[in-house]
Amino acid sequence: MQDYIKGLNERQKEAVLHIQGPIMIIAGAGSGKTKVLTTRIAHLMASGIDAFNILALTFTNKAAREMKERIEHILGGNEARNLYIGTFHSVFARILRAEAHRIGYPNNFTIYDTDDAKSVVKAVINEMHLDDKLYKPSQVYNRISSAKNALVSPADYATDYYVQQEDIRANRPAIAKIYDSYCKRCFKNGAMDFDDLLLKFYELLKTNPESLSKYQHKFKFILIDEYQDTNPAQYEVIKLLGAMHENVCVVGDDAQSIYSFRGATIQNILQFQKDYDEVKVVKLEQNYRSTQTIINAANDVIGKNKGQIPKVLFTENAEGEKIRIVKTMSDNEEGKFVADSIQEQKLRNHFLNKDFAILYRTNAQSRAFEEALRRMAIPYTMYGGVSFYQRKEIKDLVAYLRLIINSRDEEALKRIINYPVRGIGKTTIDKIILLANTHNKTMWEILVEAAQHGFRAGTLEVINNFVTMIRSFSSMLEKHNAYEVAFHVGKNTNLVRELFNDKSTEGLQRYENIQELLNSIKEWVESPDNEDGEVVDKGLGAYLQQITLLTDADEKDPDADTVKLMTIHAAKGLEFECVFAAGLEEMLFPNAMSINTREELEEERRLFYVVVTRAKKKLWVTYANTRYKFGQLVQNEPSRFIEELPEQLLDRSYAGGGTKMSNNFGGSAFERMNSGFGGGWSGGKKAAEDAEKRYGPPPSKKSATPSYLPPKMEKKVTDHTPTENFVANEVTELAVGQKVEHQKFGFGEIIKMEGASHNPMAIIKFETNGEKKILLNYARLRIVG
DNA sequence: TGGAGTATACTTTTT
DNA sequence: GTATACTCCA
Repeated sequence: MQDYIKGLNERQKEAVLHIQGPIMIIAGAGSGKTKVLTTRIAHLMASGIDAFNILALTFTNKAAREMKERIEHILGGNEARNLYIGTFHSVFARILRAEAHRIGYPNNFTIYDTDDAKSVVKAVINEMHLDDKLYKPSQVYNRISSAKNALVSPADYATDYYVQQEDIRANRPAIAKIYDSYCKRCFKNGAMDFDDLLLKFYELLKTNPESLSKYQHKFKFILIDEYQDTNPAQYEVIKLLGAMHENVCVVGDDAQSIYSFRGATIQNILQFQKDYDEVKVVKLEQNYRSTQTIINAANDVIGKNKGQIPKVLFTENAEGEKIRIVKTMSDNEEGKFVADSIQEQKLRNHFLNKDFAILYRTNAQSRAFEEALRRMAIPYTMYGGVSFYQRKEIKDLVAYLRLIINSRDEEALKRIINYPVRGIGKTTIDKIILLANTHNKTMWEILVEAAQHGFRAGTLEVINNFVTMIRSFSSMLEKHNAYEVAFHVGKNTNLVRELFNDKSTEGLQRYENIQELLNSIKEWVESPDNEDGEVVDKGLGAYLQQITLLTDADEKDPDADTVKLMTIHAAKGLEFECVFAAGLEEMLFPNAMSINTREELEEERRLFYVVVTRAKKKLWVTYANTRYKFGQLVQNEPSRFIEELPEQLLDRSYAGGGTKMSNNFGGSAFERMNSGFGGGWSGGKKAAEDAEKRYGPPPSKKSATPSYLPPKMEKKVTDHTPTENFVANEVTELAVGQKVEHQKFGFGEIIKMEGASHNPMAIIKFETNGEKKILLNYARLRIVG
């Protein structure tokens, strides 16, 4: 028997060794799902199946990368590079680049990211003269996206009684029309949004028997990761692709289905067994990740859900520590408690920063943790921010590149037609759009034939110059690689110089980002990897396609020794020694938006199940008594999910039994926790000093980015510890010229007061943080002296 | 045309 | 509270 089989348990072996015919693997959390998938692929190859005939689809680039690496590790050599492993979106996009012409799209189609897509929706709404208060672009876009994911065409959408009733009730009956126009507009622009990558691929297979047959023959073995997260579009594609050989292997866990709001449906798991005559079903129920305590708690939690495939997770791991339930007085206290606990665990149990994760329901919760971690000089990485490629200056340069690849790309054109400023103002642009719409041409075509459209002489000249410039860039494409073109564009548009001349901190950062972009294009061009063994496309088009499909998580090093902060959604598939599940409060988690139906609540519960099962050794569940939500202080009840945990597995000694104990909580949570440890450790302040010795001083605006800060932290605030007994003065007492103290920004002087009386503001020049505009209704200021 | 001043939004969102 | 988007005026 091959070596790679030896490390598997019986169920896992079954899953790996079953080669022919459909198989569904129900893989509980931490049951070695990735191991099974990768070993299975290795086994297929060892059994003589050509790597070119294997397709493996994941949801994230990260998962795809990890899978590839692990297979390479098992097999050695470089056979694995011929495998088709990637995300649904990237694999389909790659195929569509070869086949798009068959469904009327240009092969060099642009991929619109969510921002581009919303911008198109907005343009459509404006052109239809609809009220954009009622038709909010992002809401309309979400609706369109849901329709696409459910394979509901504009025509279906318009005629579906139930859907129409919904829109009419929401007073937005025109969405069907917007949807239709949106699709037509994207088509005209030669662009596909993320959903289109799935949808158009489906269309291709559905309407082109040759294409279908080609890819059915190519992909003789298909494997799908995270099957519970697939939507109807993905489901249909898999069904079509797999119809010929029926060698489809899906791996999923219904208990971890947390993306129904993106169109995912557990139905796909249930349906799978009906789609084929004989489906082998394997359940992986042994957990190798967590302690018994954590597994028992997780089982109890998920047991409260009605709809699920029966299974019980078990583990042979040690019993482990009890789950700590921690109540804090406020969101900031919660942050402080977590940061203190991390510091303490590191010192007592020799954990590394990267052993910790702070997981929360919403991104807005990250602030308190960031502040607390920074104060303690604990390095961290926050996920869920904007991708590098979403930054304004990056998108600007990329827009030029997009336009020269695909002149129909209107979003790109609009973005840069007057940036850097060249005298094509709003009036002119509106006129171009109008002309384009009335003549049914693209904006670019109007520009090219501008002479016929009666522009003023001066305007005509700048338009012609613009057209000439873009054309000169396009002509470079044949003989130059992506880097050479991008460099040339940056230089000749004056875009780089513009940023270079901006000497503000932000301007400097932007300039550096552009340099980084150019470097990364260069790297990409020079990298030798030849995925799929096909001819490597180092052209600009391939590059653009690739970067649109990257997220901020792809830019971060998961192995960096930093504490990880992310939403629970983002944490699915990951594991950590120590996990802080934060903000376990009613209305936050479960979220207020998701408690109206049983289905919604069950999804929230699955989310809780996911966060619990991320922990290997230690789990904290924290909640705050009060929390700022949208600038308002609100009281919170502890989450119902806490009560659903079996009491005997909990340690509530950190929680305080209510207000009585919390009155004694004078110091930081850290001091409270450590009062019983018998000396040696005297409190949070000392911890901070200690950390300072180890990591250097806390970040300040003047210093260069300290190495422990994540690279993307642009906003640096010098931390200020408020004076003891800080008492804020009344807003009415404040006046220009006064010296004041702000709890976060420190000491400063009021230079100016402004704003309406109901919303007064003060411009304050701070000693360490520069000038800031402070909203007095929210900020608390103490008059000094 | 661009900057300041005002309005608005904020659940998750793998791509 | 904060980040971003829009509007309006100079």
